[in-house]
Amino acid sequence: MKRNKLNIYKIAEIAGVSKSTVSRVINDKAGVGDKTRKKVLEIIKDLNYQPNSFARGLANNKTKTIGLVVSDITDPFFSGFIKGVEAKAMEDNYNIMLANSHWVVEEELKCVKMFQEGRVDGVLIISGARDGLDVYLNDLSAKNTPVLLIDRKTDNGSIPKINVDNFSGAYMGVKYLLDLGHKKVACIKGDDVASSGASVDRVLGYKKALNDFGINNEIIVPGYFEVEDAYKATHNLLEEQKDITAIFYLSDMMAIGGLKAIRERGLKVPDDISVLGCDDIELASLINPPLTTLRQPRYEMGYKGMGALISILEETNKRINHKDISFNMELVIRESTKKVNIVD
Amino acid sequence: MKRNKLNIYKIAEIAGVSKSTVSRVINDKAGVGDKTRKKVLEIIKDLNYQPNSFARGLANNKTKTIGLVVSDITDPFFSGFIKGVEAKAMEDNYNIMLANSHWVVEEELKCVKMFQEGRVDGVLIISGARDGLDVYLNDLSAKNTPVLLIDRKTDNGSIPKINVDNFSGAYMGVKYLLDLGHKKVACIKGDDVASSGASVDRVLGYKKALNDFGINNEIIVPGYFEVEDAYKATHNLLEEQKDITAIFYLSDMMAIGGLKAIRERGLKVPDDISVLGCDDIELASLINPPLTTLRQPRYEMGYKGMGALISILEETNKRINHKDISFNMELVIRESTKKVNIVD
DNA sequence: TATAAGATTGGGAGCGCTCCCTAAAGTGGA
DNA sequence: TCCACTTTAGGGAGCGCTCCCAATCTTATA
Repeated sequence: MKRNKLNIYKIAEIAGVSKSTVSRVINDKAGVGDKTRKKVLEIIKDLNYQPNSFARGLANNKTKTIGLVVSDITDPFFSGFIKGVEAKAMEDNYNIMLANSHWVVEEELKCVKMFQEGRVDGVLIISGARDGLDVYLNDLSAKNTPVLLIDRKTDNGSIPKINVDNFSGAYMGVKYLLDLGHKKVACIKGDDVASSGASVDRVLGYKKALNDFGINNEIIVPGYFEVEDAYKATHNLLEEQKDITAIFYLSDMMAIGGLKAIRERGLKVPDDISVLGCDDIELASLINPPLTTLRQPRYEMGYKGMGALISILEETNKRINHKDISFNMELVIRESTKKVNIVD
Repeated sequence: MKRNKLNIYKIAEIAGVSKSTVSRVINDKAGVGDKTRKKVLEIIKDLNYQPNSFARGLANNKTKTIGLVVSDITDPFFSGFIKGVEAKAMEDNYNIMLANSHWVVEEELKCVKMFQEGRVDGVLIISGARDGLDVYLNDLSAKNTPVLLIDRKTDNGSIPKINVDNFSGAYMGVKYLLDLGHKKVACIKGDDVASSGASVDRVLGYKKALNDFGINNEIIVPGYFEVEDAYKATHNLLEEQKDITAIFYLSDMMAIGGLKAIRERGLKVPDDISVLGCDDIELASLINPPLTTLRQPRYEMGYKGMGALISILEETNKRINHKDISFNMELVIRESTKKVNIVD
């Protein structure tokens, strides 16, 4: 029956059983005799039959795919997360639907809408909008599309989150700089309204470290997490304050921009000035000089995040409370930092 | 009728019309009165109704999603393509299903299988396997899942492809080096079995340029498109042949590895040695020194590729022959190359 | 005013699958 | 051998949508 297409009926017909039996076999359910199961399995394999996921999705309202929203896929900072997410997805046979939000909330919303129409089981959002107001997240999670946030904050406590301890990380990094003898340490911060809150927390860590060392000379300049802005900020900063001996960039990409400016001013890293980055993107170790930085375990965070989302999706009792997970940063010492020169 | 879920029946009920009419409105089809259409549209908007894409997919066998297979999402080389693909997809309301093949054919196949089960309308493959044998592509395209290849070759002439003219690009780059007066130019090639054929074609361009300049001293060493391999290769090369004045790396990432080795040997770029990269990844302009390289218009290629795939998917007569598209490389001159020192 | 042509609308069937309920077949103990 | 119970299998309904065809309502034309 049913034309000549390869569907469950066709398999059933060939195997001489009913579609129900085939369905049971496909879904590995009990209630099928061994011989029958084996025969059906064989036919499925021979014909290279793939059940139609739309019909499946329609029938049981599950899709085995999750939506992944990322601010900028081109940014090496993100790809680390994605790789982790992707690995876990592959492992558990989930598909990933990808969308780019270009850092703006409206686009984020658009992506999410698209996903809902595309019926994903859940949504994973990594970092995200620069410009606040993500109230739509509440709607989303209320509408029982499970959401999980990586590297992002919200007020909504019921949305599970995976974050890194930015405060402690920054503290550790700046303390390291101060231990090296630096007295005048500048901080090129990111974007205070960024939804991850990373910039704010790291700045806090920076301040705490200075404070603990009895230094009250805070030099904080915005770099907006952009190479270009950090480049300019560095030029300005060094123009105005010649005695800075170390700069803490709140992202490696910004540090790369800063390095360029420092170079252009005829200064040497780390001899004249020490540079500390943040994130440990692949490139950090490849540039000249290799960057000392605070590693953020992005692959692990992505992997764990996807795992957590899957477990939420697959558990029957969705009411279980998922604890947020926090990772620690790790100081990776390379060649862009050294003991301060004993001058005066 | 039909429980309380928000579906086409519900909308129809509220609007006091039939589901058929609602369907027509949703799909923007003719045959609906203006008042009716307006009323339905309003209700849809008020209730924030999203048609279920599975039901749609089931009913008309279209999904508005494409599968994207990429070798390594973490590699900055790929993200440029992806961004272009993504932009075009968003524009035309297509979803992207992402998968990582980690350079191996088996994983590629696995991704594609997953996609088929996930019922994508078509598949876009960017570059891909290092290890030949992609006969499965024939099956795929025979099974009328349209496939489009970016930066990749196959024997199957019926699969549309988007490529860059690697031969001419490399020729142009090496000619530029030779015009600068370099006589001993080495080439760190990629991977000859890579499915893109990029390495092979670029090497050909390199050879042709040398030949045209009457130089028969070809120095070709494999770097396998890996930072680490290129790093080692460069060390070996410079150890053995001290008089090399320029090196052409067949990828920017390899050039970055090479730069590190050159630095470690106490050589200066571009004073002692000129370095030419290939691809023009974002980082090329940010490193020290900014890299002279051959730009590959990845964003455009991705965008065009997605566009071509969509047009294949949406045209009724799938038999139309799609011509392959070829892009040109562009020489981007920065600071890693200069005129050869007049020594002897 | 009648009537054909056209614009609207409604309803049924079907897309391929899962779930539920019932029927048939098999199993074992008295 | 019979009955109660378990295992295995089949069929119908439904998931939410689109497509096709027939029914109804308009409108224009003679």
